[in-house]
Amino acid sequence: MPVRVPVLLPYPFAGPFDYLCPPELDLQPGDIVLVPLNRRAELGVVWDESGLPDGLASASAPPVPAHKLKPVTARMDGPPIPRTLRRFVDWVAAYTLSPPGLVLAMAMRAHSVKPETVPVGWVRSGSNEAVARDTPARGRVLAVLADGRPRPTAALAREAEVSAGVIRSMGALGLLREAPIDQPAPFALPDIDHQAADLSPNQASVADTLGEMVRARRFQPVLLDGVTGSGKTETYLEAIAACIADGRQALVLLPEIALSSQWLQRFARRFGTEPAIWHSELGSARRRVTWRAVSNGEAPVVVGARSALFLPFPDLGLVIVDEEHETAFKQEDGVTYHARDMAVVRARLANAPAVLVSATPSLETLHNVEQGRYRHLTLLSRHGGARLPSVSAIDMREFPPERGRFLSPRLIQAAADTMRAGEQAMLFLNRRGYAPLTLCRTCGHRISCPNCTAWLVEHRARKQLCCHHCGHTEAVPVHCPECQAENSLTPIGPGVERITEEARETFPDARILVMASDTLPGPKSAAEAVRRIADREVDLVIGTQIVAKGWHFPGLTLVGVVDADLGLGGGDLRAAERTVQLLHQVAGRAGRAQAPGQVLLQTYTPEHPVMQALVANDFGRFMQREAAERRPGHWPPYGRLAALIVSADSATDADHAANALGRCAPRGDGIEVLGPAPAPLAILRGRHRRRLLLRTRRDTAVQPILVHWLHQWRQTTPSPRSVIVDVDVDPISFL
DNA sequence: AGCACGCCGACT
DNA sequence: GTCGGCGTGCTC
Repeated sequence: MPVRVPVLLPYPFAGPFDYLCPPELDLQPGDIVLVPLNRRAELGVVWDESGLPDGLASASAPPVPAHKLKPVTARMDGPPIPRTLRRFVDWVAAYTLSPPGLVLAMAMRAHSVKPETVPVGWVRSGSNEAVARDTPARGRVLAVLADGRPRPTAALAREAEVSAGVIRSMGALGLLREAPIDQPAPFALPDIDHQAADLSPNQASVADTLGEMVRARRFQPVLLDGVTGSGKTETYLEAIAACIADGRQALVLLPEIALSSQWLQRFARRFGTEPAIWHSELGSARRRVTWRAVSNGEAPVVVGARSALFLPFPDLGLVIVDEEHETAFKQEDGVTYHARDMAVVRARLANAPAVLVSATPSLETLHNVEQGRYRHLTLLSRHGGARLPSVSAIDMREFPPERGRFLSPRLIQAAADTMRAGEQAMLFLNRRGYAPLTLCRTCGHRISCPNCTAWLVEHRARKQLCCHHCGHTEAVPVHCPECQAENSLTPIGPGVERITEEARETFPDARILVMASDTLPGPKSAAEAVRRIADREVDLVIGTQIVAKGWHFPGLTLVGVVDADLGLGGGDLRAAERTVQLLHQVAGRAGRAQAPGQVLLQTYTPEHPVMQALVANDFGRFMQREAAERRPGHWPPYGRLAALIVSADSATDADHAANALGRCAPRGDGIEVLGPAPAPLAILRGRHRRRLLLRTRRDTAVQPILVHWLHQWRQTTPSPRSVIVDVDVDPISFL
């Protein structure tokens, strides 16, 4: 009876494929293997039973007939994929309704079929000393190698002052042999005593608690909150120190690792070395080295973007999610998962604490605290004597800007005063480009994207109109595309470019720096911009949401929010919550050192609870209000949501499929289906989109319902070719 | 995801 | 008469 071994391949198949295990291989679950697939060679991982509850486990297909089985080609060198990562892959696949192979692919991105090239060098083979010394050249080679350290051919030739040919011939004669060159460990062990933390009593007590949780080696989710500047990072660095001292690995997730130069500096200041870094823009060589180091346990601390969750930690002892409220943790393409929630699962599977960190925790996390599922640790005050900035609203109805302008006289005055006092000011507007809409004054035509239901955004510096959804660009037209009127197209509304133009005219002497994702394309340029601000080479910073990241700008004392109402429209479930979080984060950039900070919110609705919460700095009451609005309708976190997005080449195909899905929608106590309805982005990249939303009570799992629903739909509806149904469990975006 | 097989337009 | 377009189907 030949032995079958299940191998999970990094492709969107329903489950693992069976292969024959050659007896000499003795394969174990987790082994990385080379297997034949459709006359190609592919890497896969020997899999095992998922152990998931029936509701989540994928339906097992009938076994493939024995004559189709092919044998495993080889086992790759290196440590196996740890069991905790295998179970995590299964869990994420089941939760998100994704093929497990696609989830595995995220864990295998660093791998290629060709084996790792181990650098080799020459050493003395020990035999025939006498023969070897017969020429001076050979003698010099042996003398150089007397210390036993292997050297590559080129280096050895240079050191011994011989040609490479001499070395090759000595190799052929057996006077030298090749030996692997020991690579230094790519990541130094952080020195937990490098610079002892200077913590307040409150911080020290929280750090002690976190340290105890790490040493307990038990799963325990915990919310660590505290106002911006209260020293949350310094505090959790002590938990990392405890984890390193305990000999286990720590993982820190940041929402945008590419924008975290200052975080890395703080880490280096505390531990004397930089941690391993993981994000999607990492080069392939670096990526391979890091993956291998994590796998070998040689990377004690990894800081990364959400994909770092899928690294093969053999001994994960701590997971930290900084800025846990950030929506950047939700991956929207490919496997749709929320890294904050999956981080908690990862920690549970590793028997490790999970620390969620935020000044403005999400309602989901606050609810988990309230229910007793998460512990709660709070830092009470700003560290080092800095006071919280004072926040006030500018009622734009009362103090409107000049015609065609966007800055209120009050904000202009405050910025001028700030800069005159030698301090720095910041203007925040979460919108790239010059103007979000181009309108024809003659016929009222609005220039929109040919592929999407969206307006084109003018980028004046690039002389282009751009779609921020599909990347379509076109030159700014001279004539209206609709009525051909000349010089009739007008930009409507501001983006950061337009605010910059206005600021240059208003403050002609100010040194202005613009921070937006398109003006700071990479981590290096972002780090340089941050350095220039910190070094006071800039008077006025104008930026989109990247200025909201956890930067520390000691000279910044004024933050002006150009359009505080932006983001409140659109009927998004979390619009208000997100706006409070974002604006609170932006506000936190002001007054982080001794000088007090001031924050001005330009708004047409100063009475709105969002503005009231920011002005009163009463985040808790605002969240209670949010909770009260969501609870009765079983909206998250008091219920569960899953979105089905139906897309097709034509509107009729999309409608037919969506209507058919609507007809076989699940029914039952506490189950509700909303839609189908055209998605807000009804056309995206040329595809017509419809949405259905499944809402259940919190005690009802959505996955079995979704699996059954999609199964029913496929059974009853002959699916047109172009139709795709994407599932988004726990949706964040409602576009 | 790849990579084949499979039927309809412009070329040596 | 072929080369090749990408539609659909399979991979243990």
